[in-house]
Formats: sequence, structure tokens, C-alpha cells
Amino acid sequence: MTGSRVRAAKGRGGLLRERLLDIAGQLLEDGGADALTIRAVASSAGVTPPAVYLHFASKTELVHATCLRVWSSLFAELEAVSRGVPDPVTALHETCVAYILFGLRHPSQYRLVMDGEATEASRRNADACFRYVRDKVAACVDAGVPVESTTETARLLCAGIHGAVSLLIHQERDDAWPPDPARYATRAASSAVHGALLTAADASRPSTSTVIRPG
Amino acid sequence: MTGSRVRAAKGRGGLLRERLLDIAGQLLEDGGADALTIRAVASSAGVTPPAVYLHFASKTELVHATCLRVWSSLFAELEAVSRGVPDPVTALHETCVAYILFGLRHPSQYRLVMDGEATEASRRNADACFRYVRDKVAACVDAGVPVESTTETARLLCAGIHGAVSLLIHQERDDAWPPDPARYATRAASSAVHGALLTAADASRPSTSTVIRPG
DNA sequence: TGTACATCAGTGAACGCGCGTTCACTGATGTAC
DNA sequence: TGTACATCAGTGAACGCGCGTTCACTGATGTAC
Repeated sequence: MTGSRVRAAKGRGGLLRERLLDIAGQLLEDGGADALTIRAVASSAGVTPPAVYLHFASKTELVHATCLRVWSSLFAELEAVSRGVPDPVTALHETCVAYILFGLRHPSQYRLVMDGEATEASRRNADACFRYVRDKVAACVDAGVPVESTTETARLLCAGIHGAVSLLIHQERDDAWPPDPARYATRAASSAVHGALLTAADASRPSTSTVIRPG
Repeated sequence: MTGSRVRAAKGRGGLLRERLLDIAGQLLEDGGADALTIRAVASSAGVTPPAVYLHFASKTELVHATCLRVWSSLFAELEAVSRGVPDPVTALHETCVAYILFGLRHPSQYRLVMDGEATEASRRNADACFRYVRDKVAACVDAGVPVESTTETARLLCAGIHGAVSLLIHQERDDAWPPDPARYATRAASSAVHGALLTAADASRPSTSTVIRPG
């Protein structure tokens, strides 16, 4: 319903495709996954529903393409943040902070790619994301951080940072909570990194005697 | 479509209500939240859709009642597990393990109450669950475990255990992964407990020098 | 003990809704002669 | 340079689907007399 749309020139049909993806991302951000319908996207683009099928074979493909964009921007943010950080554990921590902040900034997008149905491509991207974190963990191991299994450590770490995002996204967003997203992300990332590395180094279960260390 | 159903006797209309809730839980477990429709529940109970409205004012109320059951069983499992564990950190750890195992055993139920839309009652139950964990943390603090903020520690902990469940639920369930859910739950719980307590005790960010401790 | 009646669990058919998708079409535009 | 034509972006109307929900009804059953 964006009123006066001019029809694309002859070779330029692909322009609408990009526009539809922009709009899909916006609808997702504004109204969540339920707002992402063929009709809403078309209407928002000032076009009729069948026009969408000129560029996407089905709704599934439209959603799929939207997910790919989300993954791309996540990867871009992750890669930007740890560039030039020499200490590998610090770099890992920064990566986790960036991950959490991305999730908090784009809750609907995050939900779509993480909680949405597991298509083949979404699985591949989640895998790539996991491998990215695992590589960061491997760099820590190379630097002398003791872990039993790099893969398991990365798994624990991913669980921690995903949980930090997920818990916040799926709950109270109305109050003044969190008061400071950056602080929350930092502490949650610290908790995930410390927890994963400590657990990976030492298989003992926590008890009062293991967590109270004489200062 | 359970064929030969006998109609309830005169004062016994409430029996169908319980039956509908049993079936709703089963549908949820078998087919996820999308499978939980008025028509499916009715059909599964051998009854017509309007009969459901004799016991629930709307679909929302049916879902709501189903959620209450999930919360109840989660609380019951949590309370059973730490009974009689003297060491408070061990009790906290056992609680986390039980939480994670519950989520892994009932993925669809877990998703419904955690990822579903935040109704007032669902928020109240999530709050109760959080307070339960926080009380366990408080017991650790009473025993001498140093934390800056009990509430924040509990928050980090909940993020960790929720993430452990969520990550596993939303992904690869086909492969032989996890090879051993009990082991996964134990390690993820250790990671969450260690991470939360360590981060709560020491606000420094992780770096290589802080995680490599001379053995 | 027999019968009329109010009660209540459940039925059957239909409603409107938004959805994804299809199909025959239209009309502007670049291109070949 | 002018014109016929193939191409291609998009339209308009309609389809079937499953959903939640409504409404008038039916028929068994416990109860009052």
C-alpha cells in the first residue's frame, strides 16, 4: 500500500525482488514472524500478491531468502568485532558480546533463524555460526587454554550465549529491563566464556568446596 | 476420532475437560504447537469441535490450561530432585540438571511455555520458576559463596540452562546427537553454575591471563 | 412405583476469515526488419 | 526512421484450505410429584 509505484523497466524486474526482501525484513522486525505473509509483503510494496511469485517460487523461498540476509548480517557483525584483538580469549569474549547484542537488537530476526523450522539451509548457517565460534575457541586452545574438547567447549559456549539472548527475547520487554543491554551482554558473555572454559578444563561437578576459593 | 465414546453422565461433564487436556498434551508432544487446534483435540477425543467450548471459553483458554500443566510438572520435577541434598551448590547443580533434562524430554511443551506468546499467566509462572532458582542461589550465598547480586547471578544461571535446552531443541535431532542426554545436561549445568558464580564473584572480563590458572 | 419435566452433555451445519496459490489477462518496452 | 512483434513486469479475480467460533437442535438422565 505504498501508493504510487512505478513499474520496473524491462530488464529490471530484479529490483522488486530486493525491495520485497527489504520489506520482508521490516515486517519481521515490526510484527514478528506472523506478520511475514505474502499478502502483507505485496501490499507493503504496492504490488499485488501474484507479483511476488515472479521473484519467489513460494512463501518458503521468500522466508528462506530473508533468513539468509539475517545470517549474513550476523556474520558480518561477528567478524568485524574481533578483528585486531590480539588476545584470543578476549576476542572470544568480544565475539560473544557481539552475538548477544545482535540478538537483542534484532529479536524477531533472531527468533526466525533460531527458533524457526529447521530447513536445510538454516541448519547449514547455524552450523557455520557454530564453526565460527569453535574456531575462536581453538585459537584459545592454541594459546594454552586447557580444554578437554574444543567442540564440546564451543557447544557449551553457544548454549550460554544463545540462552542469554533467548531468555531476554521471550520475556518481559515492557519494564525497564534490562536497564543496560550492553552491561547485560558483557556479563552474560563473561558467564558463558568462564563457564565453558572452566567446565571444559575440569570435569568435576560444582559443589561448595569447588566454588569457594580462598581469596 | 477415537470411535466409540460414551457420553458423560449428567454431573460428569468435567471428565471430558480432563480428557481434552490429556489429549492436548499428547498432540503437543507428537506434533508441536501447530498440532494443537480445537478441531484436532475434539477429533482426537471423539467429539465435535463445539463440545470443546462446553469446557473452555476459547482456544486461548485451552492452551493456557495446557501450559499450566506443563509448569506444574516442571516444578514437581525440580522440587523432587534437590530434596535431601545437603550441599547447596550441589543442590543448585542438581536443579539445573533436572531443568535441562525436563526440557530435553518434553521439547514441544518446553517450547510452548518458553517461546510461546507471553500471556500474563505464563509470565507469572516463568517468574515463579526464576524465583525458585534464585532461592537456590540464595542458599549458596548463605553458605558463603561470594556473589555481588543474587538476582543477577540467578539471571545468568537461568540464561545458561535455558540456552542448553533451547539450542538442542531447535536443532539437529536426527543424528546420534546428543549421544548421551544425561551427560550433556550435567556438563551444561556445570558450565552454567560455574559461569554464573564465577562471573558474579569477579566482575573482570575473561582474558587469557584470567583463565589460565597455574595447576 | 410410574411418569412428566427440567437439566445438561453433546451434535450438525454453517459462518467468516486470512492465508498461499493459480490462471487468464494487459499493457508498456526494447528489438528486428 | 517507422512499424510489427516478442518479451516481460505486473494485474484482477478467484480457488480451496483449515482455522476458531456460533447457533439452533437433540436426546439421555436424574429428579419431583
